[in-house]
Amino acid sequence: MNEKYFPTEIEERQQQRWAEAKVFEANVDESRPHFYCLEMLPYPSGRIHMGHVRNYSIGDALSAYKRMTGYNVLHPMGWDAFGMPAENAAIKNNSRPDTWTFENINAMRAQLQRVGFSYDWRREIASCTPEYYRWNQWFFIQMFKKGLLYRKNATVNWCVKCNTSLANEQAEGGFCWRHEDTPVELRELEQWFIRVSKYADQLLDDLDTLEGGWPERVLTMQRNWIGRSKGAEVDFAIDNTIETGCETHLIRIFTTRIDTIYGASCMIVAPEHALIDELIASGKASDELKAFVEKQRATSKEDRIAEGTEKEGVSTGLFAINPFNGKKLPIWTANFVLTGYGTGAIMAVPAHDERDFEFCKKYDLPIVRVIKMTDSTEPHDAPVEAPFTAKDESGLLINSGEWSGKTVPEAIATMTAKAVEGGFGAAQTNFKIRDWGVSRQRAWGTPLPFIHCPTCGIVPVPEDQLPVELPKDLNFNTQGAPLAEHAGFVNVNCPTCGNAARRDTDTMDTFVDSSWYYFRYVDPHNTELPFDPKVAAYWTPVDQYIGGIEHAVLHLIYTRLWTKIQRDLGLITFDEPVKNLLTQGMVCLATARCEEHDWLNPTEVLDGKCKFCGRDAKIGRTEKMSKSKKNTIDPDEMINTFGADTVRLFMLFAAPPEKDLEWDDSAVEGASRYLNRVWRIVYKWHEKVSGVGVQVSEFSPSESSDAARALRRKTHQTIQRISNDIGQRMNFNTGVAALMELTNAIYDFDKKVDENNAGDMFALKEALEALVKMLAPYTPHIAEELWAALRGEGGHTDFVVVSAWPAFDAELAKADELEIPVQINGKMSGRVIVAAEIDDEALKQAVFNDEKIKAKIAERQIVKTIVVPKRLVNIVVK
RNA sequence: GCGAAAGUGGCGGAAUUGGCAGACGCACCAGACUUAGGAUCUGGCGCCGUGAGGCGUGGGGGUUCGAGUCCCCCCUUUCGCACCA
Repeated sequence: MNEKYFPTEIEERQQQRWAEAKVFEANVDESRPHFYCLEMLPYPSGRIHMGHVRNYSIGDALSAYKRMTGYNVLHPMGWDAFGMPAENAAIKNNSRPDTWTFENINAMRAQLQRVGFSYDWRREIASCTPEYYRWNQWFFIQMFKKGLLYRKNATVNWCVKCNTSLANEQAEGGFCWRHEDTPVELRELEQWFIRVSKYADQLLDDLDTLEGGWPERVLTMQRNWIGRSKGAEVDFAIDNTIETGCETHLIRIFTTRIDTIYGASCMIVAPEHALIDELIASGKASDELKAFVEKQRATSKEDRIAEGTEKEGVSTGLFAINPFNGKKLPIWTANFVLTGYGTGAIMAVPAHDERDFEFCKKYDLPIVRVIKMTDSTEPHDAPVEAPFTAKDESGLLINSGEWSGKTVPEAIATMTAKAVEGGFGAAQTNFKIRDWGVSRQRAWGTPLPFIHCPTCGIVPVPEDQLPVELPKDLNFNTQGAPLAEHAGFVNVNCPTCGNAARRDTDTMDTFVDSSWYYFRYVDPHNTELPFDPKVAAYWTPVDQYIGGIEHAVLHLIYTRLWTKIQRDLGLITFDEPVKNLLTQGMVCLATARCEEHDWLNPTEVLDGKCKFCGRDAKIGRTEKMSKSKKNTIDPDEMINTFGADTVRLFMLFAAPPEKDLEWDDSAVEGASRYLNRVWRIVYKWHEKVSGVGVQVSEFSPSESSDAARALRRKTHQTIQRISNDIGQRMNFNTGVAALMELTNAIYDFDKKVDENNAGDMFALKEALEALVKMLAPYTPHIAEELWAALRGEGGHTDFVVVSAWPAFDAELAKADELEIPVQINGKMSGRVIVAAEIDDEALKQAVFNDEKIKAKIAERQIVKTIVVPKRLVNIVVK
């Protein structure tokens, strides 16, 4: 063992030892409990960043702890390797996306290996390889056969920068998810869709089974996104279609509040509604209406409903008949009623809906109260000051004919039944979530395995011809889709009739790749199926998934969907892929900016000045490290300076995993200082304790010195604490604090130790070994090195990273005396020292015998005494 | 606007069930060792006060023998949703 700690040297050595001994390779072993620890796979952008290091340090610490506590741990890594940047790089460098991608993968793999993560690299996958993406194609064919995949003409979100269509989820708020400054355009295209609607109920309902294992806010975001609303569709007859020459005689609305139908003041249809088209075509539309509709149609959905936009509308001149009370209601069109949700038409009930209230007030439409609060004594015709919208038992129907007096839920049920009976309505559930548009007009993605035949229509590529490989010689310097312009790819004979046909030239959304990648890890070289169901049954579902909150909706909803599809294909038997989800916080740093040179990297700021021009660098707020603001720290540089162990230790110590973490150079130095401190004390003792071959049982605590007993107590208390911190709570930061305390205790003991006392030496050996073992999840390299030293030089056959976690002995952890705080009237008034095994009565006696306490109570009258066993005494006095 | 989470020393954070607030670390201060230290070691370090003592977990109220923790009101920050009928 070297006297000095040289991190990079030992890190290289230990990484090599682990690789040679294949210590992180995991195989199915029915005799052992298994644990699947998964971290979100990175996009191979070229270099790993601190966010990756944090994410993977958390997963690695958990994996190591699980391994050491007896689990067979699956801990794999791979690459989300399809996507636009590779195509852009290919254009820029006039090369190929696969070249760029694999260079990046190689560089990033080397970086990850340098951090020393315990991955089973045999299982590595890259989604851009035909071995992987053929199974995307296989899934699509199965889904096509089951009717889960279909084509339709649809208005899609189009990003001009990506030059492709986007899924609904990728165009939230009207902007491209990759280009936040680029509004999406709407284009009409024929596209492939996955029938999410068939799973919408399950996707929502199964979220309940994830309670406790997933962060509540992720569940909320998903519930929001799926957006189920149960209600009814109701047909209103149109009264005066004859005069206007319209063909349509019914207007169908969607409502969640059929119980308020007696309070409807008007009908409102979206400006895109077919009725409007018809009315305009008939020539009976007013100029005002035509102008309004034209204006609205030229306005995007986002702008129409943007914050602060006032509700606007125009009457169509048509009237509808309320099927419940025969009332004639004017039909309007308005900006806030949207096409694409429900039926694109509503009944407006101003007394019981905020939006309708605002609208009807503005246009002087009648406001009739039809629900009152159960205990309200207000007259039924009192003016409505604000809409009453509660949908529960707190509401009773009024002014509603035969339904008056029913509670809201009763009325919803019975009035829906009435509509069904009368043939003018039905219960209906709507979802905000849409079918998943998976077609992309890009070239660096999985080709869709379908052939368009003029005779046979759409024909799936026969499974024995998979994969449909991407050509290597695509031309990316084109405005169109590169695949469509590659004749060798496009032209093909129809598998059914043999005539000339065309391949589908779209590729799949890359979220397909990440929807099932972790199933592939369990059986990554299978050539018959995506994975062997028997192997998957052993490893999956994932026990712990760790990644960023940014995937709360997109990736995590797609992968839940994919799991249900795989279940229905018979590959797996469970409903949810991930039992526990940890969303780790971001790695942040203050930004710095120069008037002249814009954003500055921390290495470009010297003494608060821009290093290029010497102007003051303006320090901005702390935010997520990002390339654009240059507030990044390069993991490689940090590893060069401090070693990987220090970087990992800092990341796990500085904040609990789910919170944001601010990079702090001084605190990193502190982590490094701590490891040096551990190194020094192990160095000092390693030779002497490696010779101590004594069994625990040979020392009864009573024979040991007080100092040895105290050290052993601290050792075992630490084992208990850290097992709970890592194993139960995943609070790695408090675990580090516990290890630092143990280290401090060892240093204290070091001052008092009697080298000739076997008990002392045993306690020291035990403490050092436990410390080194418990460091292994955090800082595996130094732990491994110190472990070897403690075991005696030359005996390098075992590995601390797969050794048994130190055993906890409750007897040894127990204190033999306690310091009990004493309160008088709830205020701290002193402490008494008592034996650990004291009962309440004896504790009380000890307190009342204490001179200080006696003096404080003095003449006062004791009302009562509260004894919290072995923790605290509170004396209440008058 | 709606919903969620959070607010604790100069800083990051700890306090697992209502029971010693500030563990552990960073920064800082003093000292030791040193040619030197940005190494290491020792000690100090919530605020006010010379002191005894008092105050203290965003603010205000409450429950309790006892509240950072539970309840009510308010403020601030962050995140998510935002005319979805």
